[in-house]
Amino acid sequence: MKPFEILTRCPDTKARCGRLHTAHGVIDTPVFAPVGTQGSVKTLVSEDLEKLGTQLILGNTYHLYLRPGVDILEKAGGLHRFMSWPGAILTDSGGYQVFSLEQLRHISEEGVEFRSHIDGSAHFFSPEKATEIQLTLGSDILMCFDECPPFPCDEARARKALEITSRWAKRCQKTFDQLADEARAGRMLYGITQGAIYPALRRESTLALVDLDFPGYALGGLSLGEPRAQTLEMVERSMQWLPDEKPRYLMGVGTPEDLWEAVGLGIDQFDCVLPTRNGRNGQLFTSQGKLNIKNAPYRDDFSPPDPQCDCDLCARYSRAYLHHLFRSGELAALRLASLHNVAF
RNA sequence: GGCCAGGUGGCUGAGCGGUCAAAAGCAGCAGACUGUAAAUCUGCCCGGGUUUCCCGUACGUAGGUUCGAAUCCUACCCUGGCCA
Repeated sequence: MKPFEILTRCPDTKARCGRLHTAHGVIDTPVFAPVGTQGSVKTLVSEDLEKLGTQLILGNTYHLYLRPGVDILEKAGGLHRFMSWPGAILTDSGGYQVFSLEQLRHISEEGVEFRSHIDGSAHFFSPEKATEIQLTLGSDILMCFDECPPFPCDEARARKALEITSRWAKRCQKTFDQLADEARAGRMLYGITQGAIYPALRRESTLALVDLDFPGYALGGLSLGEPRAQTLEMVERSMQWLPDEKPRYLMGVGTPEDLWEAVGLGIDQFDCVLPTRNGRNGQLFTSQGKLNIKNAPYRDDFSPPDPQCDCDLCARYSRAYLHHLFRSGELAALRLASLHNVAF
């Protein structure tokens, strides 16, 4: 059976509904994966996610490698068992940390030298190592180790990043392919395209990766601060070069509006920290747009956070109550807001 | 009643002759957050204005010294401590 099947297509847009088969269940696409960097979707536990109908979560190679460490996760029997999560897991390779921990790393052809953000110790990530770690974690969808360049980024720099990402993709694939069929069963390694906001570079990157024939493709290096219209333009253009029958994953997106737009352009998969991070910071996604629950007007607003939402928060608690929990620093506020945003 | 210590912006609390509309924290009012070094960060926060600057008020009250006072002096009021 093919790991990805498309069931229906929208007659008016490029949107499609499909099914992605993994070793940990079937995922209905389009799918949004909440981010659980360190083996936890912040403030939530696995049973919360199950209850929300979450089918896929994201874990992070760099963070889990540093803490608790690959040895512990191996002893635990993998990340799924460690965190008691029966659903599918996608792991980011650490490529995003090449961007976010720019001050703490050095890139070479061989890989990336990181200085731990926890204790300053040195750690070398090669494409091979990033792939091996992801295999040990028991990831269902592995990501190639890539260089995610910052925004803004000039064309020369973007080209360099894209080229090294392509070379590393080959090495990741080789490492993955050397595994026994049994070990690979139900697992997939996705390629990640780069090219920043330069259409010609995105094309070049995409074609190079398509040539390697990955089971799925991610669009990387976007949503780093560039204007939203530009992000969507890159997505739209990328679609013409990606094989229609493979899943397409837009990394790091995004807001409810972004998801809506990108699905219409043909994206099948997303992940983003926004629902949980913004939730912890007091911003709710609602059918009426964003709502900063800490704002004064909600002090005596006893209506549900989003009247059109049926999540545990909205079904039972008022804006005034959540406002109060945030104002008084109660931890339940973080959890309820995260719960709502992921549900939304 | 006496002797000490002290009274600073909504609160706590620096400042102790000019560079002070007055540090810092809290509270308050907003904004941001996009493959998580984030329960974080940013801006505003005496009044008014033509708002990288100007004007007016202001460091318990009332006087005084000084070119200049939140800062020094006097009296008074209040708070805390000790002694009677």
